[in-house]
Amino acid sequence: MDPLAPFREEVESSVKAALEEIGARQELQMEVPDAAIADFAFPCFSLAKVLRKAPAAIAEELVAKIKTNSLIERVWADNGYLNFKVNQSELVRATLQEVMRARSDYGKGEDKGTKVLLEHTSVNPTGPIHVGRARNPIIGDTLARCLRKCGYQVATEYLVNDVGRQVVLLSWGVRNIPQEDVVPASDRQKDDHLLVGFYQRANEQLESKPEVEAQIASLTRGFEAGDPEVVSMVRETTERMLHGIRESLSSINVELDQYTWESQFILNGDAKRVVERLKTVPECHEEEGAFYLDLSAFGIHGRDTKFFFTRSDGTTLYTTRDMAYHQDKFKRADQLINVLGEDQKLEQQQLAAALRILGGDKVPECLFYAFVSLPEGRMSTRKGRAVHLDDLIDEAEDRAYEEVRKRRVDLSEEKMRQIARDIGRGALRFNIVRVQAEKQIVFKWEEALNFEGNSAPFLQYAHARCCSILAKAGEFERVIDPSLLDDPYERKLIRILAQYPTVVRDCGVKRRIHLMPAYGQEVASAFNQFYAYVPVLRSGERQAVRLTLVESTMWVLRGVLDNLGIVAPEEM
RNA sequence: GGGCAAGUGGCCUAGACUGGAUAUGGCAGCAGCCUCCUAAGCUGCAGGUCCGGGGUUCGAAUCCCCGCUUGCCCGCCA
Repeated sequence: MDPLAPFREEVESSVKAALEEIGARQELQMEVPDAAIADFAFPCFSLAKVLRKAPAAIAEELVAKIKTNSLIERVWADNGYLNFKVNQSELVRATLQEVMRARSDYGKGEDKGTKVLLEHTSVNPTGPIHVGRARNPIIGDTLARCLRKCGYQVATEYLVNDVGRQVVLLSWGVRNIPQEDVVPASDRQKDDHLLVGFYQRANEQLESKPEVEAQIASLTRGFEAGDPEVVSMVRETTERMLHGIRESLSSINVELDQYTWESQFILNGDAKRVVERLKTVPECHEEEGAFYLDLSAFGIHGRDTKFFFTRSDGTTLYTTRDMAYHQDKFKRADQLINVLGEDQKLEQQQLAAALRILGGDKVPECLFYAFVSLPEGRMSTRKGRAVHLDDLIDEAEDRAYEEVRKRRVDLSEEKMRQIARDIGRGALRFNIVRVQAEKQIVFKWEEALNFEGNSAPFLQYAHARCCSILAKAGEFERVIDPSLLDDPYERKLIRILAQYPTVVRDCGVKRRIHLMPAYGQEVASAFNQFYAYVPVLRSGERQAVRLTLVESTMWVLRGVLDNLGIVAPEEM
């Protein structure tokens, strides 16, 4: 339950009644202004035209007509706004009661009864995940967590691209290039780091040796024809690579529910069936044996209107398999969301048009992110120019470890390592997700590994402070007495805690996950101020209510961190 | 050449969907705060042509148009 709901409803119904009284028919558009101004506000500007009066005059007129119950403390007109201040005691009571009742479920939305299939990451298994692509699993996993918190049934899925020239090339390299000719990505004993060197060397040979080109072409044909030997060779290499990638994902707390292999859609005939159906539609045309759809009627213009779905030799293309995959996904869920790099925008537009042509009434919703680049340019696995996610994680943990060691000489080595892991990895995830996905990011170590201010450790630290106070207090009686929680720092903190369910809803419904870290920062900041000025332990008759507030804050911080896939350490 | 995004103090960033009350935070800088619950913290100071130019409006960071800059895409690759 949302503790703000009764207040919001009271404000809305009173405004509605007042509007009817002055004869204005108007869509209710409430705002939540800056805390210093009011709790809720109704702007009267759009009424000005209809009523032919100044907004300020309308606001004054409305104030006189407003009737509210005890949930509202004050109503006043200011600057063309009708402002509302809610009853602070009631807000304190409603908020703390709800947090203490729901605890880790505070903010959780009602079960929506909607199955969402969220595809994310799906990076090509040709090398270790680099930072350029690292936004994908982090955004995807965070969105999945937020949607679940909202009440959606979410399944996450990774499409493994085990079809096509690049995986064939990789597999060929692993079989044919001697180990000593290859430079691994690092000295890590991880399959993705060990194998990527073969891929890079194979790419070089492809350019320098014509006979390699012929071998690859032959293997590719063998794969498409279902030659068991080739298929199993590619499968084996891809599985090893994927194993390494999954280890990396796991280390940033990302676990996907399902891995679907692209080759499945060739082997089970789905891709072929898509081709056959597409060949019968009016948009279908042929050019030298290859078939394509003319998408000029679908808002796609210029040279991009030809959307090929077969080669002239009749074999399928990635996009054809992707269509089969999406049809399959729609059988399994009510709603599809894809988290994709911005290079996929046109492809997805074409895919959506093709799905419509095939008679589908639903298309996937896409969340695009811009790539993280290096100051010297775009990262590339093939060229070996990349910062690997694994290296970034290690560096984050090392730096966090230095910080822990400086501060906590009392802890065991093992404990320090554990805390450094939680902080380093958390800092990484937070820094990716705090920025809107569509903004381009130039990678800088100092920024990626910020432990202060607007960062995961800031939230984690506030959480640890809560835990520390609660641990020192021991058992206590949960007391909610608004008259004993009258300090401005307490009131400010509670007001922010009350907004958590609203934030959860906005994150999920609007798919704006960067609201979550921003909100967490607000909570932690308000708590730190409270911490600095309001003593909790040894505060006499106020100790119990303050401990209740501290515990409530802890639940909210823990919830926020959990939504972000970040561990909430009890000490640091 | 065409298309899709983004441009907010030295740096990073919120707000833009739904125009409205002093543009949100952080980093870096300067000045303070640990006999008291962890200073990964708190307080204060300083720092802004919201890329530029037009337009719509009583009112524009927000909407429209024209530019500029940056990223991405425009393959019978995946």
